[in-house]
Amino acid sequence: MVLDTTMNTKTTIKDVAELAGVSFKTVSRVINNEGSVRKETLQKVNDAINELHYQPNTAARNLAGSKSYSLGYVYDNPNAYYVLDMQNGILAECRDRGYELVIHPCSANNKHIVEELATMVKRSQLAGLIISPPLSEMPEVLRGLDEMNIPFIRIISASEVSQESSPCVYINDRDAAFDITEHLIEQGHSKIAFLRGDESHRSSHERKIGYLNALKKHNIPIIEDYQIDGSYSFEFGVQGAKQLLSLAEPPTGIFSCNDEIAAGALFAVRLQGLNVPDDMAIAGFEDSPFSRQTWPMLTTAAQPTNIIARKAAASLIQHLVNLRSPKTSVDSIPHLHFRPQLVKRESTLTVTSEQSLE
Amino acid sequence: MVLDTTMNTKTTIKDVAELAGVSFKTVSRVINNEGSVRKETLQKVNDAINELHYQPNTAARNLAGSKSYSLGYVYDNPNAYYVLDMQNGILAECRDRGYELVIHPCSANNKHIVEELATMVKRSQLAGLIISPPLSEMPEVLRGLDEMNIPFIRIISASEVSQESSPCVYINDRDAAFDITEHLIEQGHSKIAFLRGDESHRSSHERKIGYLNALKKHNIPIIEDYQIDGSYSFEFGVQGAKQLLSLAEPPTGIFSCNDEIAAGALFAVRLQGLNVPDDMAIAGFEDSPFSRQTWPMLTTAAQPTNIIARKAAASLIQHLVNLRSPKTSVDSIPHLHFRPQLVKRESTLTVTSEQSLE
DNA sequence: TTGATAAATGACAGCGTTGTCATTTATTCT
DNA sequence: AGAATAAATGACAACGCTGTCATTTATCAA
Repeated sequence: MVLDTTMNTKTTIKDVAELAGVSFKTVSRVINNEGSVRKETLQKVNDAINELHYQPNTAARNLAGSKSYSLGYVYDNPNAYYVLDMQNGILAECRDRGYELVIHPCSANNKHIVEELATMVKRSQLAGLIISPPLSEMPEVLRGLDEMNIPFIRIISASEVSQESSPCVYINDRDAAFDITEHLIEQGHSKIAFLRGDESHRSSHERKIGYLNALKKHNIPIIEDYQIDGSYSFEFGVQGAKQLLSLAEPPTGIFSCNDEIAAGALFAVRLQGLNVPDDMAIAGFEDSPFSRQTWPMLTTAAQPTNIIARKAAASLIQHLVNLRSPKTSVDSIPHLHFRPQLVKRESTLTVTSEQSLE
Repeated sequence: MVLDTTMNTKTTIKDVAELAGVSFKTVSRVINNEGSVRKETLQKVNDAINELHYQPNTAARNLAGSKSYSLGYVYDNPNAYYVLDMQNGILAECRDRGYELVIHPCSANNKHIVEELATMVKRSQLAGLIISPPLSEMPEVLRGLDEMNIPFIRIISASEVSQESSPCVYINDRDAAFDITEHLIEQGHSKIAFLRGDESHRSSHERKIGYLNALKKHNIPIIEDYQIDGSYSFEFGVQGAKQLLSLAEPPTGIFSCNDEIAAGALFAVRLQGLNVPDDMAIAGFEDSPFSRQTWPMLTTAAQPTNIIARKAAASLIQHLVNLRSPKTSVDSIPHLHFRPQLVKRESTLTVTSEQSLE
């Protein structure tokens, strides 16, 4: 074993103070941007910090202060890409703001989920939680956390701000689904099917409403057989598409609740020797890598998950700050909206309409 | 806002002590399994802990003790499935052992990566790191961490234990690749191509060696044109397969370095109207969801990533314990091996040989 | 210049736990 | 039973930092 290198020796706030020739409290002021430090002193302290490669100890900060610099991300893994995008977005914000992140995968089926979360919050002294669907859409979770006074922000699927008292990031799945469906209609389709994801996810509900709204707007009859409930999986896409193709009058377009379903549907359709999009147009949702790993590539709706996550984290942090300073009034609960954007690709664009591809 | 519920009030070790009628040090002994506590006392303390839903505060534990209950997971990997599997495995072990996990995605290209890691370790007072490829295979990372005396365990691709001084989990990609290639040979193929992943990943190198070894063993001529270097991506699979098909004498089997490449290759091959596996057999590696989301499904090699991750975490924790107690001799550095298992699926099984599918 | 006020800095307790060592209590041996 | 030893328990400092409050230093008006 090699002995201490400069970087390894644990340098504390006191070491910095000594080198800078000030009290360690002054160093603390600098670290926390508290002000009340002369420019000259600030300079000395920062120099010392840099020279010693000083890093404030998060554990000590959480322990000593009334604040906490740790957030938690809670999810019930619907999809690896989504979770990782969320996680990376949150982490990016955390790094910028000097926060730590504790990851907590868990099961929505767990009866004692609220208790589980409370335990985690206490163990790790979390300042607040970021919760993604479907957990974020479970009333008991919302209620439980509220009762225990644990701050949190939720990402949920909703077309408009509801009367929620807690901070939320709203994803307007409904209108985005409307856009996709309308796009299919504009491509000349009127027999459009809908493959729905897990009903435990509000998104699947919202997307269905958007689909129906578009049909209604264009006076297209709504056919029950064209609407199949399933889950957010490739397998369901395969099976759903087969079912649709076996109808007496099959649809000419399929709007799948996400890209994984769409990929499955695409597969099944092509397996039957049909051409996409000419015989059957297929659209997904999410703009996940799946949508680019099919041929033809999938028309879909892009949710900037990474950015959403980042903003959610930023918003939560802001909310936490507000909670601490009572001057800010109650109504400053942060709300954010995102509307996924239509991404047109070959899976829905017939040759004649190709010019509409930007 | 609702006022405190039982669970929310911050209960400390002292509250437990008071309720149990002992000193808080005794409670600490119970929490840490230090022994030297009478059964009767133990009972009282445990009752109190349960009654109060007490959770030891990790920050305080890290701060006060010479130990730390936080690990770090460091990765730079484009594969969401892999990363999430790793993460979940590590988290599972952490939960069992009362550890916290700090996630740290980072870029292998970053010149100052070692410094970055050191910063994180100090900030979060990490006890040790778990590092997955390709970072785990970069000598400078290894050296840097060693110099700074930061304990870590690496997951690396290697066919045998090298003279590494640091703890490792070895993934025997070479022999698994041998198995896959031999399987293709047994299916009657002799013109077998190899689509290689990123060269910055040792796995792609190892898998290639396994491929070559199998050819050699069966006295099959090695053809340069059949070996194409690329990256672990769907796109490369498509492009690589096209290139192979354009050869004067195309192969009849393709071993792709991972499932994503294989999925791309499969796509390209089928697009040409060829039949898989009859015209072209295709195998992947990893047993990722990709391998089950193609038709036909992909023959592949299954790495139990989740389990590997869990064992790696367990092993690191054990190593940390050993480091603390000097009685254990130096040679007890933990080493683990995994050999991915061949999974035969339809993408390589010709109809006549279908009986060999277990 | 002087006193009054504001800004900058420092001294010190305390956060919830572990580590060390002293003290009390139980157990064993003669 | 009494001394000797081992086991169980407690008192208290310390970890690295923040919060509070006291003290010093600079700034300004008269």
